[in-house]
Amino acid sequence: MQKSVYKTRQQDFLLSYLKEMKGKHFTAEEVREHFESKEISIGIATIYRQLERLVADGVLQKYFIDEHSAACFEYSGDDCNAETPHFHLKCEECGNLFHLECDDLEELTNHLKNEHGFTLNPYRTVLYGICLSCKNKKQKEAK
Amino acid sequence: MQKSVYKTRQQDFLLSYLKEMKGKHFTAEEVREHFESKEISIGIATIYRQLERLVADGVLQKYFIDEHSAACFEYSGDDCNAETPHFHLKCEECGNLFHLECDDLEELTNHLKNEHGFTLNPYRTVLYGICLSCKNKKQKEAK
DNA sequence: TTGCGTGCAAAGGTTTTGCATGGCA
DNA sequence: TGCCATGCAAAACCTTTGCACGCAA
Repeated sequence: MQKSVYKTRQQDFLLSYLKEMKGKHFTAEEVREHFESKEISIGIATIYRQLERLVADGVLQKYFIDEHSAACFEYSGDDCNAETPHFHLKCEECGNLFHLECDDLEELTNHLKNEHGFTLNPYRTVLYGICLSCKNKKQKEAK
Repeated sequence: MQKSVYKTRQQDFLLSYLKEMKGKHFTAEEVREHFESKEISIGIATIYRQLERLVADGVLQKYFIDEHSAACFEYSGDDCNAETPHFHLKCEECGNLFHLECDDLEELTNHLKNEHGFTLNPYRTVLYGICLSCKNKKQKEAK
C-alpha cells in the first residue's frame, strides 16, 4: 500500500480522530462507532483501508490483544522513534492491558539486537502473563 | 472448560499426535489434515474443542504468528516449567519464526516479575521485529 | 478528464455453536 | 441408562475484495 494521492474528507476526519486518541488503542469497529455517533458516515471498508495505509506509513501501530478478536490500532506519531515507545503487557487472567515504558526494557531490546541480531518492534509486541493483583488473587484462592 | 470426563478414541489420537509434534507448532487445520491423510476422521469442531481444553489444562500453548491467520498450538508437556520454555521471535519481513531459548531472556522474565510484578508467559508471547538477514537485505537496498 | 478513494454488498477464512446422534462408564 | 463427546452444518466474527460511482487534482 502506498501513500494516498488524493486528500479526502474521510482521511481528514480519521486522522484528526486518531491524533485525539494518541496513547489509547482502538479497533476499526470503534472508529466506525465514533463517527456514527457524530453522524459522520464513513464506510467500514474505508476505515480498514485507511488504517492499513497508516500502518504501512508507520504512523499507526497495529497489534493483537485478544486472540482472534479485532485488531488494535494505536497512533504513535509521525516518527516512532521520537516518541517514547512502550511495550504492552496483557494479563491473561483479568484481560487488562498495561503499558510499559521502553526505558525499562532497553536491555531486552539491546540484548536481542546484539546477541541475536533481532531488531525488536516494541509496538507490535504484546507480552502475555499474569499481573500482580491477579497473581495475589490466585494465591489466596490456593490457600 | 473443564477436564474431560469420558475418554474417547478421538482424544487418544489427538494426544498422541500432539506429543509427536512436541517442539513444533501447528494449526487446527493442520491437525485435521494429518488425520485425514491417515484416513482417521475427526471433525474440525472436535479438534477445536479438544485443543481449547488442552490449552485450559496448560498442556498446550496457543499463540498467533500472523495476524488474522489461524492460531498456532504447541505441545509443552504436562508441566511447562519442567520443560525448557522458549520465546518466539517473528520476523515481520520474511515471516520466519525463530525459537529463542529462555536462558537468554531470564533477565527479562525476572525484571518483569521483580520490578513490575508481572509473571511473563513466554509460551504465549511472540516478539515481533526484523531478523538479521532481512535487516541486512534492507540496508543493501537502501544503498 | 483521469483515475484514486469510497461505499456497498458479497466473499473470505477461522472459529464457535445448536442440535441430534453416538458411545463411554 | 445417563450424560458427555462428537459431527455436521449453520452461524458468527473480523477483514478483504469487486465493482460502480463520486470526487480531488
